[in-house]
Amino acid sequence: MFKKSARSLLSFNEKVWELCKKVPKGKVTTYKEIAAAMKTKAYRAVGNALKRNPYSPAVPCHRVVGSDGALVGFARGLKKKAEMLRKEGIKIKKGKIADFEKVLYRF
DNA sequence: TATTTGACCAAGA
DNA sequence: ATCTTGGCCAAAT
Repeated sequence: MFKKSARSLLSFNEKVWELCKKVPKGKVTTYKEIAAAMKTKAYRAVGNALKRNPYSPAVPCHRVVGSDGALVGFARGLKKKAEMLRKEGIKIKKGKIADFEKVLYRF
């Protein structure tokens, strides 16, 4: 058997990025959902990971929003994030996702 | 190794 | 509805 490594080869952050890439265009996800998908409650750490986002263009981090569908935090500015999402077919209303439930992607 | 930091969240005033 | 507080977890320093 293998050693006592019950821990995945991927770092927590890497998992986050992988999940982000899974989100299809035209859909969004939340920090909480990502954390839940990883069987953890570290939604905060998720945000931290995305903030660093070493793979800036490779990972569509703009598709990740707050649990309320609010556009929380974006390194390039929330304004930009809103436009990018709108471009993908997601409607933004007053800094929040319109029809949040509809565009929310679940793993 | 210990402390600080966050792109969060839910509940309270 | 807005603001504050406490809790939560992993990564970075």
